[in-house]
Amino acid sequence: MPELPEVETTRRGISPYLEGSKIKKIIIRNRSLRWPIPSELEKKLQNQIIISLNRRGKYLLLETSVGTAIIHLGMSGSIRIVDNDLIPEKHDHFEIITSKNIIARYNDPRRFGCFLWAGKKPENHPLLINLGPEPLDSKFTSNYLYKSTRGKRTPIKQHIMNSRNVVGIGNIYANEALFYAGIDPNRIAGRISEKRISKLVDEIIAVLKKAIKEGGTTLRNYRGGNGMPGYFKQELAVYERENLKCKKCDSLIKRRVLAQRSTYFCRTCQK
DNA sequence: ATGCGGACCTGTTAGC
DNA sequence: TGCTAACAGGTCCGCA
Repeated sequence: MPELPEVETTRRGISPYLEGSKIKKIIIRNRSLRWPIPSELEKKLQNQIIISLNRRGKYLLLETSVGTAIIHLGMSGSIRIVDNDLIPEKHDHFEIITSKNIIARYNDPRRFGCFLWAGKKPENHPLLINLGPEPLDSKFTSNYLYKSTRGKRTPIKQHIMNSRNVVGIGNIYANEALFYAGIDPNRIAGRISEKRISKLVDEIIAVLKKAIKEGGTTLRNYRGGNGMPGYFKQELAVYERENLKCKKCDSLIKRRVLAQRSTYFCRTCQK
């Protein structure tokens, strides 16, 4: 479900309800996410004021004065603000209830997500410490990405999907950005010119910004924090468009598996 | 040091 | 209509 734009949409949707609020209670119905939810987590967070809800890559950071909890939506997770009388469903694994009885409910059918404690220095948590720059941060420049590719023999698509190089770019937007940059996803990262890498950086930033503006991409059942679907799907140029016409040149979009992920591209437009 | 395949799960859809 | 297989937005980990 979520890549950076979807996580950011979720964050923006729920943070007005959470920031500055006091956590009255946390209810955990199923601890077995990707890693078990720590047994003390709800106790640690109880009665704490939520200072902020931030994002690092695809991780949501729930900051309180005693420390920060990490939430990840995995492949199929979502968080929604729900009405008090809405009965929890099968995959509603935990929820945060504020002193004003606002309920932020976490749902994740595949349970690839997580809810963990990161203490007072979340940036040092093992899940966060090796993360590369944020793509929408000024540190993510063409010079940076160019240098990161030198000597690398991996395909460029894998390179930009590797969170050590840059965070938040998942399968949808990797495909999309490479299409707009005119780069074959399979091209060896270390053999792409600085000029083309620069174009890629511009397109990554553009596609992420646009997707955030549209409220994320809704495939299957994704919903943002306010329960609304995203509207970016209709903009997708290549993702899930196998055998459909390329939007630039009319040849047919190809699908190929690269590093176990579906990869969509136009043979004519991407070299 | 880097790169890969496997693993963790459930749900939906395409194909027979 | 029903069964089976393939596939799905992520990413850590162990092994080569």
